[in-house]
Amino acid sequence: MNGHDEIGRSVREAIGFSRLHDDERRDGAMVGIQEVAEAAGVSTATVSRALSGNGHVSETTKARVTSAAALLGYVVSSNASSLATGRTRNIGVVIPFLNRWFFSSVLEGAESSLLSNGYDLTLYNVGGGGEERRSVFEHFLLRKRVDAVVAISLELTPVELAGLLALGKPIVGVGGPLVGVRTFSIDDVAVARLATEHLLALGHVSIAHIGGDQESERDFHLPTNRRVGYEAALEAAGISPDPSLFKSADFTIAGGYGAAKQLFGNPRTRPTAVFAASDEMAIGTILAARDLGLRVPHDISVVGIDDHELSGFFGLTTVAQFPELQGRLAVELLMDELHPDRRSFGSSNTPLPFELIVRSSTARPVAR
Amino acid sequence: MNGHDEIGRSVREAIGFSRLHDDERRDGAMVGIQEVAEAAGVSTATVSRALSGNGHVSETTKARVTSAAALLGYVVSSNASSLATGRTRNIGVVIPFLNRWFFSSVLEGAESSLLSNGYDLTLYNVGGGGEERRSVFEHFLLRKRVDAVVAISLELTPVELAGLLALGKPIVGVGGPLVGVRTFSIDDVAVARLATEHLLALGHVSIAHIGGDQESERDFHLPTNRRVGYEAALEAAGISPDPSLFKSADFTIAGGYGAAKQLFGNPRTRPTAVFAASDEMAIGTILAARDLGLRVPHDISVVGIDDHELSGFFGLTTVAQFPELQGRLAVELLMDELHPDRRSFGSSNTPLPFELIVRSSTARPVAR
DNA sequence: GCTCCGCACTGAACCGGATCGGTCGGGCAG
DNA sequence: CTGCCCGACCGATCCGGTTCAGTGCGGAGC
Repeated sequence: MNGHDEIGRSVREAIGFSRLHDDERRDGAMVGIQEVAEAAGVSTATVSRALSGNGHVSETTKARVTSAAALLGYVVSSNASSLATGRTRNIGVVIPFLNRWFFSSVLEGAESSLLSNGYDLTLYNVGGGGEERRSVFEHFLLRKRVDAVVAISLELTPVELAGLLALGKPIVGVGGPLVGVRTFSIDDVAVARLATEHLLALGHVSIAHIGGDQESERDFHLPTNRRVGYEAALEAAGISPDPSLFKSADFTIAGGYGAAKQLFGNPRTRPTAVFAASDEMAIGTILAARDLGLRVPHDISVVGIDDHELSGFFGLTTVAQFPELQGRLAVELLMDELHPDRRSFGSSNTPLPFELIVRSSTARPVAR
Repeated sequence: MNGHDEIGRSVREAIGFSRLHDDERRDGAMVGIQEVAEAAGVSTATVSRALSGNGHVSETTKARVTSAAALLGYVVSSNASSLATGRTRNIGVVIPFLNRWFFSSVLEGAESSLLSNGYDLTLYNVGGGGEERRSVFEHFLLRKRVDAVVAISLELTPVELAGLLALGKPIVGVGGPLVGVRTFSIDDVAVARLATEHLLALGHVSIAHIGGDQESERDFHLPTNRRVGYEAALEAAGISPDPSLFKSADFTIAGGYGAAKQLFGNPRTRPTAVFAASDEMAIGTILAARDLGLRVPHDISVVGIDDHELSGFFGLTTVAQFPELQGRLAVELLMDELHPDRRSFGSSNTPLPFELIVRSSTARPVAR
């Protein structure tokens, strides 16, 4: 009871004068541009220009309009506005997973950047099965509700891509190979080479690789690219890659753990270092090593890719990529495309950064 | 070049006849309800009713309209539709974190449920600072763009709540205590009691608790509630809670690790079991125990709450809550509220389920 | 003193559907 | 055969802004 009264009072204070008469829930009497125009003594056209900033309005009039709008608690109807202008100030983000570190981080970067640009973000998660996915591409994205689309680590079928392109709206991809679409992606080959070279420089010769499996290959080719970089580094060092030192897993800790146990099982062939294609698999590798009584980095050096939030905790040496930044850049690019006038900064062609972060999971191999 | 041609062909195939003339990018000639009406030889009113399913239209006419629409590639403008009806088929989700397991899982459940109901989901992440948060509440949510709002584990200030309520739109909360709003939340007290009772039943007497810190307390009171449940269980068993057996942490693995090390440091006072308020903290506890040479569950039993995706891997006994389900139920409730006619099923008042999942991190204590 | 110019503002035509009141025509009972 | 009723369909007005073609007015230039 008491709590309810408190809320009631706060409501009234927060809503202000205009709503005081709003007792009988007649919110049908929504305040529109008309009312504001009357209150300010101008036409609706002037109100529109005053509030949107397009066209010329004198300072004094603008002030009158602004205060009238504030007093009445006026908020433009984004629907009416979109209908009239053809722009929605809303962009669609299509993403295959929500609960994986990389994806949620990209999403976070994109969301925050959109927010500061005054845009809304409509989320389409196409992780679950083909039905959901079809539904998104055939119905949702076509509703003329978004000004642009960001596709995160998604390989689109020709039909899906065609539907998107037919919208005539900007599309930008992050981390996936989208033919015909501007895509942000780190140079997976270079990243993998860097990670491998770090191990080589420490003196390792027997370096295993835990990469992605078929499943993850389907949607983004990074597993292959990372393996290419790994092998390129080895070959550049005069080491020919040993196929038995490659294991595939599913990018999770558990997957990395399982793969690492296979690698470590035979003491005769056990590598002195492991390069895992993701930090989660690298952490699984560290845990597997511990469970087998191997010390990291004394017996086994481990390096990953990502700079996952857990990596610091596990002391994992890794090549950081910066997913929030990737999301942010994708949005910047879209903004440039949607507002050609205010080109923010020619960031569109800077390659995505990555950085080796050395922690305590890598060291020189001990002589056997 | 080759790739480009392939795409081009696919585009044409996917778009169908009507777009073949669309070479010169004149997508301004967007096909509207008018064109469909003419093509089908009926009025726009009939097209509207035929496609939306409201009102009576003969089967033959409906078929003609449908095929004409398909041929022309007609898609309703959701903006125009929203403007005319006042409904947007879009709901806003406000969430404090994207990259934490619980939150992304709730979001995933909500998204998938909304999708299958034909609704869009607009995402508002208010994790970053007060400025972002204010921006969301003062500008974005008020744009009349959403039919309803889902607030996930968010404690709203009176002003924020007032603003939301003033919209006159349904609001539902998940996992947070929102006065004046229908909220889904597991019974944290009961969950914590269950976890503690499991340890008691195994014979543990010295049971520590790692709970939330002030920081997390601010936004959702579960830390306190879980501690209450823990203490209630102890007292019911005739054990008076020992304040030195309580440590607070930040709900992460690293936080749990640090807190656990404190608990385990003194061998004289070391507990035989730990109840952590989240699985991540419980996993941190397991790792801390390992690092101190303690065996789980031989020396230390550990139980958490969540059934986090990593819990199976670590063999963690836990009380599962089902965040996707929570997201899904929140959406069902909203749907019931938005479409009073088709009450799906009276699920609105069923308490949220939770379930003890016993794995290998708990066992009887060894006699000292 | 008059024309010309440009600024500040207005009226009205859209944007693309939803829907209400109403017309039309055919089937059926009387 | 006539009148009535009901279902199928149509015209028109509306939703709430945006924007374009003006209108009026004061000041500068000649």
